[in-house]
Amino acid sequence: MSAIRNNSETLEALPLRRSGGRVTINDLAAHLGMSKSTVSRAMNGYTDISETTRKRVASTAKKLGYQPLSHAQAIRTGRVRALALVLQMDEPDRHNPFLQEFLMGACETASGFGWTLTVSTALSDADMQRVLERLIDERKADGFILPRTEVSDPRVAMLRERNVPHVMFGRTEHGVPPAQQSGSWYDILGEAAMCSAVTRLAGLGHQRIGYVGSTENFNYTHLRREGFKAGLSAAGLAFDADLMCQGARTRAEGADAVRGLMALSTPPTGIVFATDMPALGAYDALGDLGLSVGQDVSLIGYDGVPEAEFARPGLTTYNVDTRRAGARLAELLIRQIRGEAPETLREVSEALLVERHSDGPPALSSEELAAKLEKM
Amino acid sequence: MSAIRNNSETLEALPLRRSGGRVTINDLAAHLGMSKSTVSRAMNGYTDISETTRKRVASTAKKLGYQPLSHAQAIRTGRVRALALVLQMDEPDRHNPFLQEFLMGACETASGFGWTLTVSTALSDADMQRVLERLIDERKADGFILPRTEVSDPRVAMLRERNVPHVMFGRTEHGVPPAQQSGSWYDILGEAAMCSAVTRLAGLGHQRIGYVGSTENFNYTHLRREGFKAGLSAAGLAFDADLMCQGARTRAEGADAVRGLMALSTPPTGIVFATDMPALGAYDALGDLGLSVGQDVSLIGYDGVPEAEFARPGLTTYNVDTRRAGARLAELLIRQIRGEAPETLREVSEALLVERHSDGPPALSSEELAAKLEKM
DNA sequence: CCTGTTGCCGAAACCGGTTTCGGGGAAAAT
DNA sequence: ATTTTCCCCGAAACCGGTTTCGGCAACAGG
Repeated sequence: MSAIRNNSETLEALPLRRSGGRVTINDLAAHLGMSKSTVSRAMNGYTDISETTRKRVASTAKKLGYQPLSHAQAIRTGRVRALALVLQMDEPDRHNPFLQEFLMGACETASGFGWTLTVSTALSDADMQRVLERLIDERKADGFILPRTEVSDPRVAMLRERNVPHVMFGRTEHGVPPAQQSGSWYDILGEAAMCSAVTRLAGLGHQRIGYVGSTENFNYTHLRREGFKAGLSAAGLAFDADLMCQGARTRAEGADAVRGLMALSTPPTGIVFATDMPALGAYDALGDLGLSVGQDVSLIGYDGVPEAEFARPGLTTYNVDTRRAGARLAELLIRQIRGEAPETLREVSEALLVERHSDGPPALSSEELAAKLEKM
Repeated sequence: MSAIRNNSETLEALPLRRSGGRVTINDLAAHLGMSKSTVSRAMNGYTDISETTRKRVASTAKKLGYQPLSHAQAIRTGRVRALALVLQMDEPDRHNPFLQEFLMGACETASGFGWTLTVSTALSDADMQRVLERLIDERKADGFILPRTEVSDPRVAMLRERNVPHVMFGRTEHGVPPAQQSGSWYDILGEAAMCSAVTRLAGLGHQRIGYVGSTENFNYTHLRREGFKAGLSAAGLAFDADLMCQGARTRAEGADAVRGLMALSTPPTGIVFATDMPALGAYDALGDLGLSVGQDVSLIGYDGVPEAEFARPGLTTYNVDTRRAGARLAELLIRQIRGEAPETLREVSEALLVERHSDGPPALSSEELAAKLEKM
């Protein structure tokens, strides 16, 4: 009996019916001298397989290089071992410098689990829904990674309703306590960064600190604004609605916002930005006004875009580890697909301060700054 | 007979055995009152199906929203209707601003054909081969899009040997006449842009024009350098090896190269760059030397990175339509997978000049420039 | 010694498609 | 009228897996 086993295992000349050079489960079963159902169950952890045969199957599978085809499995199981990422392309960020790192992180961990990543793109909200539906209907993926969450996110609503696994990069439903929410997410604590930025400026001696936020639809906009306010409280500074700008995503919008702030009778000597691009726009506006970044006006950004390093002076900002985000999201999603409860799959991380030279002690008080601006 | 047909077609209460809500080929066949083999052949253009039944099948399929599952087809046909893109992540461009647009183009046309795109990442050349092998072995894609081709590209060699369809973004095997090559590609005529850049500078009055090229491994490096030389000939300017720099990909490397050029006894008054990032580095170097971009020294880049627009003065450069590249490559690949010969699937396109203010008539002659540099 | 469990595995059905093969019926040829 | 041919289509095998079901041993209990 055991002789036969050994014989069949070492026999090289078995006529492996080859399917394009691949070893199939039939080949493996024939080679082992057992039925393919046993092989299948052995590989999938069924309890009615003895430990010894399980090991034999595993080792022989490895030796022959057998790996089941995910799409052959999918026809029965309905699962294709693939994650999907659908990118929405709107104008303000047609160029996303972080995409490559994000993909890297997601792909690496996905392929570590034996999964793959399929990406798709959408042009609008409506298109996004269509693309998601199509991917679901055609079973192209077992779950979705949703970047850039909105406060009230139609993608999340649809996927939740259809009961399709998904993870979000960023929280959602701002205002609802997390305990009452139902999704899983990975997010960076932008609010903590905003708070830290304010206390940093206050520590440098700034008394009037401005804020340039993003558009209201995104969830992070609200969190970061609150983080900014929390920073004011922590620093013992008064809140002034005049110092708050909203809805700036591009360089040009950032420049406009800063021009508005500088036109105040008591302009801010330091400005915190919810994102980097508007902060880079501030360089343009301040340059036009004859003000120096880091001296007359201090700037602190958030994101860590590559341009921040090369601006002059370099922009002090909070770097986001996008690669890690992709990696964590992929793992959370796979675990969710494997059955873990979404509510238990939530993770946050902190952005990392990168000190450069766009911030420093205020050279002038707010009143002196106003006077200087008056003269020009 | 026809009454039965009509009856069965309009009958709503047929117990469609549902597979997760999807309409399967069995449902469709039952609904039509014919066998599933007929339905299958009708949908796949077999000639032994009458035109009338083909139309009935097609229209009913559309009405019921039937679409075959690609992975169910794949188990028999071996094709999954998916394209693969494997990104190599090396340091110099961890941030690729064009990736999003490229993906957009590829995804859009792929999904227009009913295909999808799976992306993967590799950390090194060796890793790249492993990733490709895995995707091939596990039948995750029917063909590959290879970005950033090298002169002697190991990916191409492997895929060609294994007879796997692939298209290249960029040509390869520099020096071998296209007629003797065997792959398919889409490429931008960077050499034409380089040539145009030189004649443009010459037209503005520049006599000594420098060149900053990229690393030798890439195929485009050689083409663009030759394009530059062709431009010199066309403008009737002499070739001077001292004015040629190589191997610059980053901002810092570009700055170094320009510092070298400016240290020449007769420095160039205009410089052409194979890529934008080194050109942006030139701003730093020239700034440090007290020279003004666009006056003392003219610069022309290539790529159209977003930073080019925001540099001061704006960088004159050649924009590449990356989205179109992705779109064309996806189509070429699908056609190749469907059987068209690779040699017939080649396309080129031209980069588009974007005139900004980094170039102009030389304020000083080369000698005067050298004198000015001497004094500092 | 007989009966119930229990552990372990093979046979067969199944998933949703594709493809081969053979045959029925109508039109064309004899 | 019979035979041949051609046009269509259905039955069944097949692709590479998973899952259900039933049964054979070995072992425990009576």
